[in-house]
Amino acid sequence: MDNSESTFKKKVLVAMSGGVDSSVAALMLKEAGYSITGVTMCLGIRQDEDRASCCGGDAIEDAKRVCGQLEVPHFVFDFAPLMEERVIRKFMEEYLEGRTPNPCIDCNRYLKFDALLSRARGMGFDYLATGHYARIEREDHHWRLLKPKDRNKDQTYFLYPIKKEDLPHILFPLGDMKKEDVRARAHSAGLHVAQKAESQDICFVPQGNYRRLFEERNLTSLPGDIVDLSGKILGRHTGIISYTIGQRGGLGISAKKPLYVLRFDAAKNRVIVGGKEDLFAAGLIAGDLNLLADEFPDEVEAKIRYRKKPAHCTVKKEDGKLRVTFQEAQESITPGQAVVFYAEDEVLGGGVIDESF
RNA sequence: UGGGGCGUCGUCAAGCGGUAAGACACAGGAUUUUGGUUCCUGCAUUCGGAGGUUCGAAUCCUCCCGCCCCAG
Repeated sequence: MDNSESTFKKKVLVAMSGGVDSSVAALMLKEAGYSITGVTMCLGIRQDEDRASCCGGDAIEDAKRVCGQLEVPHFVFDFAPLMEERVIRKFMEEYLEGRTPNPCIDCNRYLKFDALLSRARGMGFDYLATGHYARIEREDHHWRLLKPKDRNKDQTYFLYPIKKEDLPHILFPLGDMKKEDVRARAHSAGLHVAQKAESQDICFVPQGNYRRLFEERNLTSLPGDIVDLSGKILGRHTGIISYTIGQRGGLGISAKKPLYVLRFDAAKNRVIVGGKEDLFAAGLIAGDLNLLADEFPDEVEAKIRYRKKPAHCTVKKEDGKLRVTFQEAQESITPGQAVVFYAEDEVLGGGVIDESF
């Protein structure tokens, strides 16, 4: 991190979830001499015990306590209506259309790096900081979003929706740290969140069962047939929302080889299944783009899901969309999920997968 | 009711006298700031039922029950 005096007294709003990462992010900035203020977004989510949450109720208490230890102010912003509108509702609409949403990306896109960021700017803060593992670097007048030092925790896949013009106003203090360093740092600073578990599962879904959300809102997904590629009926599904492409479990069909969800036939309310070999596709079309780089090299790398090695591909622009062709066929390309482009460490941008081909 | 065949885990299926493989499904766990994938573990004291032969049977014999096929 830049430790020069130019950072002195710069005002930073730190988005704090109550977890180790954002707590240490705040700690690092404080020690670097920034004037920091913590903020936790209240997302209107019920808190279940034993659930590590990125945004729930006692998350606020944990964040407040850390801010107390750091002797910095802490605010809570009510983002519940926005969360409901832009993340949760979209999440359900996507599933009902046979797509697989990525709510964590939408949370970054609409809440953290849009609403929260502009609010921070409006309040006179120079920067918004989060505990994400990613780096932002300046090169002349060009700002780049980069993979973090800890490749194992690389979260850039979730960050591609950040607008290019916002990069100069965002700080990722953990970009050069390893996860174990972060925990050690939290421990030595006496932060009570040092041993807190990694967040997992969708924060607004109780007990990992997102189907309950649909029930609570009286949204139904009708049962239908499960068929193979030839159209032969193999079984019944409980509603299209319970499946995603590449899914193996939950089909309840006994066959010679394991069966995977290949795609959906929305018109017939069918789930089409086949062998693992049928899961591979040569490319995809992506829309809803956010490009961070002005130019794409001829050949780039793309990630079609979190925690997967980027794959070599070529990208062509086609009326507002990108046509991505992979060097090697990719498994389980899933509409609704993000595709994020890289050139070495740099995030070039990304989009939402419309279809595979 | 003349002849033939078959009944082993939820499903498919090895075993053919020596003390129940495997696959799929399912369950639990690990991994993970989405979903899924993947990995690990578990999963028939029992072989349609009842007797009998044998040191010992799912495997041999008898009867019964239930399916399937070919003849009428």
